[in-house]
Amino acid sequence: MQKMPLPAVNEHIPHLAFDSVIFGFSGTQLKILIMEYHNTNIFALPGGFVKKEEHLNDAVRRGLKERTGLDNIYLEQFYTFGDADRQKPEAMRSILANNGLSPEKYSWMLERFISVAYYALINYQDVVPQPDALSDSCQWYNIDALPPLMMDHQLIVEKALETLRNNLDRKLAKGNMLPPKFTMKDLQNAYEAILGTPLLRTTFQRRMLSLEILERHEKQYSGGAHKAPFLYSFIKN
Amino acid sequence: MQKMPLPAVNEHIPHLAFDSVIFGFSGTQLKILIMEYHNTNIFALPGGFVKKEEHLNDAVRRGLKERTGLDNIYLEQFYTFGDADRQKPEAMRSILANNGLSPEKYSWMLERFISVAYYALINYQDVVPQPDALSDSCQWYNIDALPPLMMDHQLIVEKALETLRNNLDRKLAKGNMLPPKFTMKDLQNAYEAILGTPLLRTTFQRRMLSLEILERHEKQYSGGAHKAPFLYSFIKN
DNA sequence: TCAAAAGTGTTAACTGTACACCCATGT
DNA sequence: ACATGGGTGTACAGTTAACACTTTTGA
Repeated sequence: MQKMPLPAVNEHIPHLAFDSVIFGFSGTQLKILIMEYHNTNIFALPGGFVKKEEHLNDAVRRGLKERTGLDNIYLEQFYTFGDADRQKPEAMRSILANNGLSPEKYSWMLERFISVAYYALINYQDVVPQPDALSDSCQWYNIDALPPLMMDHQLIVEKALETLRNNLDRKLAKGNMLPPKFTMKDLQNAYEAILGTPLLRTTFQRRMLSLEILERHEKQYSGGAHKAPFLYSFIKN
Repeated sequence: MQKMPLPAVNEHIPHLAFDSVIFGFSGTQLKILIMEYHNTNIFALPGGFVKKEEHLNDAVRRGLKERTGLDNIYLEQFYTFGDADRQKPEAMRSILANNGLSPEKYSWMLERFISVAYYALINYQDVVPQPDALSDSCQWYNIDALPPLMMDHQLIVEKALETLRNNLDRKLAKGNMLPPKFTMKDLQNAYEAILGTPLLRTTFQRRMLSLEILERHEKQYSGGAHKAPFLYSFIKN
């Protein structure tokens, strides 16, 4: 697997970064992708920088592709974090040191950054996380069992989750968190994992159908000793 | 009235700006503050730049204070506009030329900017708009009769309005768009101006009271030949 | 025929809408 | 007393919640 080269100085807009909260769903658990830097025990959201003449949204799409191999993802910007003291220069210095990179040459990475945050909804099954040049792991973590994250990344995750919970109906339909066809039970599991509360099965079913965003397909015979559930897909428009 | 000096080079983070959509309410009309640059017929949202070590939110508060004289305003970030082609370098060049400023010295203002957009809700009555060094007017315009705006500022206004319309109940209560005490009619006028639709008086009243965000005060005797309305204020928490 | 899980019917509670009605006020 | 605008009562419709019931499936 090819590792991404570290970007050169001056290629990017200084002091501007993006971070992405990439949500996946394992069947019962809501998860996000977290990177660990080489030999540092420092965990962070996958992020990146914006090239001088690159559209911001394109930069994020590019970054996401580099880390997950996935293209054509539902991405939504939700907040820009701009506190002057969100940086932890010591942490970044140790990341550079542990990667044999001189702090002089990469001093721009130690400076203050304003970060535009995005969230993505992707299918957990499809992703083979690819660590980049700086990191030695890029892994799924349960949303309620995250490692300690660097800087204000914990806050970013919380705000992403809060945003996701609002108008979940529209958002889940646009993303790719579920496979193309899924049962009503799958959908309910996703809702429950995201909202963090149990829902009534019958009420849930009727509410989903009343939204008129689901298309009903053939039944799925699971081999289980019970009525086979219908498969559904989102009506894309 | 003191005009603001033009900021020096290198004081600010390059390629990063903010724009603010400042909403005011005149009694029946929703308005926003628009600046016109000297001798250019170019209209823009009031905006500014972020200093190297300044918190983003502070930068916006500072910019707003410079232009409206108002402090302690309800400000909310709603989107970051990052298309690479949102700039119109020709327009900025002509602004500089018409102000006797050399494009060489201020070339950083011609470059690509990513802009973090905020909206504010303020009391129209309280504001004496103060044009800054670059502009010769800073005026209220009805939301449905804006002059043609530079760059993507029209889009920014539309997105601000869309954001404001969502969860208006919470937002109006936090802002200062209405005076400290107001009648139910005032409140309804504000809602109608923002949402752009007429509302039923009786239904509106009951809905507002059920939100439990209003405190009822003494009645207001207007001199009109009719029952005096109660005054209300928002319960701040 | 039984247990498990899916799907549907039914009713009661709640919420929102529309409109009627009553109340206070200055002329 | 009456016209004007503010406040409340009420009835109806639409939506949601809770639970009972039926259906399908494999053992």
